[in-house]
Amino acid sequence: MDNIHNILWRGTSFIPSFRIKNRHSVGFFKKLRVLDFNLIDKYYDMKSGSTSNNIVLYWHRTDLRLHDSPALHAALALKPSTFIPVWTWDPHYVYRARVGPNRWRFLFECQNDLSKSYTKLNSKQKLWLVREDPQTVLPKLWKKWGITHLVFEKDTDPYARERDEAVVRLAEEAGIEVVIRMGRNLFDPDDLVRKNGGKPTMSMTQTEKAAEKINNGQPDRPVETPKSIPDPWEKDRMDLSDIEHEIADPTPDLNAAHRGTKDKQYTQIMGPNNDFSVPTMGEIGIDPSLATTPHRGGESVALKMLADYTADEEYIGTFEKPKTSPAAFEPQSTTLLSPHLHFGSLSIRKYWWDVQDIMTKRRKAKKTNASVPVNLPGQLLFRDMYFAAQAAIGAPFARTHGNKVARVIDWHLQSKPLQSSRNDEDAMEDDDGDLPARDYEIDSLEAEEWFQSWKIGRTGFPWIDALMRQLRSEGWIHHLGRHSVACFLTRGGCYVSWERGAEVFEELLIDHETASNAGNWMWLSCTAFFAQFYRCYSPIAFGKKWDPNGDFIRRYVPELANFDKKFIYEPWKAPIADQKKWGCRVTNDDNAVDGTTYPKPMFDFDKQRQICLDNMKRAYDVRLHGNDEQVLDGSWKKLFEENGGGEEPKKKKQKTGQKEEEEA
DNA sequence: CCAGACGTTGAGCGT
DNA sequence: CACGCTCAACGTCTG
Repeated sequence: MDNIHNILWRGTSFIPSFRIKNRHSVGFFKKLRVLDFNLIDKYYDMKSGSTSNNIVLYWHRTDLRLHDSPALHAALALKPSTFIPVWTWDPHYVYRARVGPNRWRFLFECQNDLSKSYTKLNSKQKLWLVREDPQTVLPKLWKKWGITHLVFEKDTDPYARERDEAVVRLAEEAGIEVVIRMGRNLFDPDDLVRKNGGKPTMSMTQTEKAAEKINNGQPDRPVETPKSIPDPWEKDRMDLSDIEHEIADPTPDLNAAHRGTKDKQYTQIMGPNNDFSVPTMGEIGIDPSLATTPHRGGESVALKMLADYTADEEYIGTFEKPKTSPAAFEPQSTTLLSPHLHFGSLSIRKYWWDVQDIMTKRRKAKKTNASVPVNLPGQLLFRDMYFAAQAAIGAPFARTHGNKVARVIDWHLQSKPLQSSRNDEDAMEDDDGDLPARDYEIDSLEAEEWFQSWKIGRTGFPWIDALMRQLRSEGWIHHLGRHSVACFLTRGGCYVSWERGAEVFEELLIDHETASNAGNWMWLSCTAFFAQFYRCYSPIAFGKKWDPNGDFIRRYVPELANFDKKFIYEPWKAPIADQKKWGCRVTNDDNAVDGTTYPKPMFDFDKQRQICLDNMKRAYDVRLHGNDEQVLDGSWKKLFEENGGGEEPKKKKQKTGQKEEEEA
């Protein structure tokens, strides 16, 4: 990882050397704390004067905003004579990431909002969206537009690292200066890893300690929002008609199932109107009416939401995640800002500091505040923990195979092993984490049926089905709801691989983030981070605790809307006469989904829970991890058979001894 | 080295 | 309604 990090920074050689050293060791900048990068940019700006001939290409990716963007700030500090903010419509995201209609629309809203904000500051400006693979199109743009500097926000996702490393190399070859700034997290994930002894951050204790070593646990203060934006080139030079356009290869298309009409997104490099516009749902071949989420994208939406929340200081100061209800809707009990953090339409540092300033004020006024990690800043730090864990592990973080922190459990519906040719170390390093679409082993038809029913919200457990239907229609469910359905699919119900669930979340969540998604699925399935598998969410009792009347179920499983609260979490227990009276029969005989029937529970939960518990106990006794040799060579299943037959499990101490021998 | 506390958010019972 | 105990028992951190 360090290697990649160095390559990323090597392209910044034009920057005075103090910029890439530890900021605390640097001359007169030593005493500066939170605003240092801001001031360094200003200092550099003064030295370079305002007569620069810098032609700057600003590459938007994880930062669909103008406020608090350290990278954008650095770009503008170059005093560009010409400034072009672009988005490259990357086929990797378009075809090789799972993205459902709701997230597509959220992205378009973020892009359009940003584009409008640019135009507001300079009528000649907008977000210039170019429809081609960044690795092929950027060199063409540098040439066509005479670019001298490429600036972008650092991205530590495995695919992004690989892509950015390639782009930086191309830039070096072309003599383009590259400036990279961290702005996606509270702390640079690579810094957190270094401060954690080079190891993945596996607990909040570790993460807090590592953060403490960076800046006493305080992220940088937000940088200022630009008040003006330089011009792009005149219209005729911006025009890319004379550029050879490579049309993206749409196979495999993981999102093909959503496309009802012809996919026209790559036909022209500047889009169908030759105006660099943001794609429409129609252009990507997806019916706009499939995007049913009420949650809206865009920086202006995000800033308004944050301002509204921070106006309620009592809410901010007393926020405790475990006390917020997963059954609340209209309004939900949490802030819904996570999708904005994902797309960068909200800066996480602005969020952190706006909240922290309120908490400091309350502390002085001797008002009670909740504390880390259940409070809001703690929640944001949680996100950094997952990013840093992913940064240390790379692509295998999103799966079990090759993932040293992932415990190996004999789930149903396991991913098929990666192609043997990709099992060597080089292939692992090239691996971008979510490619190719991995098929899975259907070892149990029953488990496959359970998985499919879970996916569409027809398990027969109303609490689970309500959550899964909310996820599908709105692209968001409360964190504890995610816990509930994830536990149910994996260790507390179906015993299906967490990777299957993570793929469904990847497609449906508008706030999907690989690090958080994989991290949370590993947490809930007791694969990593968390191990108390005997603490199990009940699909009946857990929802009831928050919502005894079942209003949440009535909203998202409307066929049960008239059921008495006595039966709404267990409708199969209602007498037939009542079922008829309430207009919905609980039966598997009739497949109609017209609202007059609701399925019976797909298994006896208590029985299934016990099976899961026994299996988890055995799997923990096997003590295998995703990077163990038996996992990489596929022989791991034998160990489960040996231990499954009532044989004495390996003793912990024995295993420790073995490890020491191996290392010696 | 070991014992005991702790860990973002369980369920079910009791006071 | 808030808290505390037990259920059976994980890995990690601390003193």
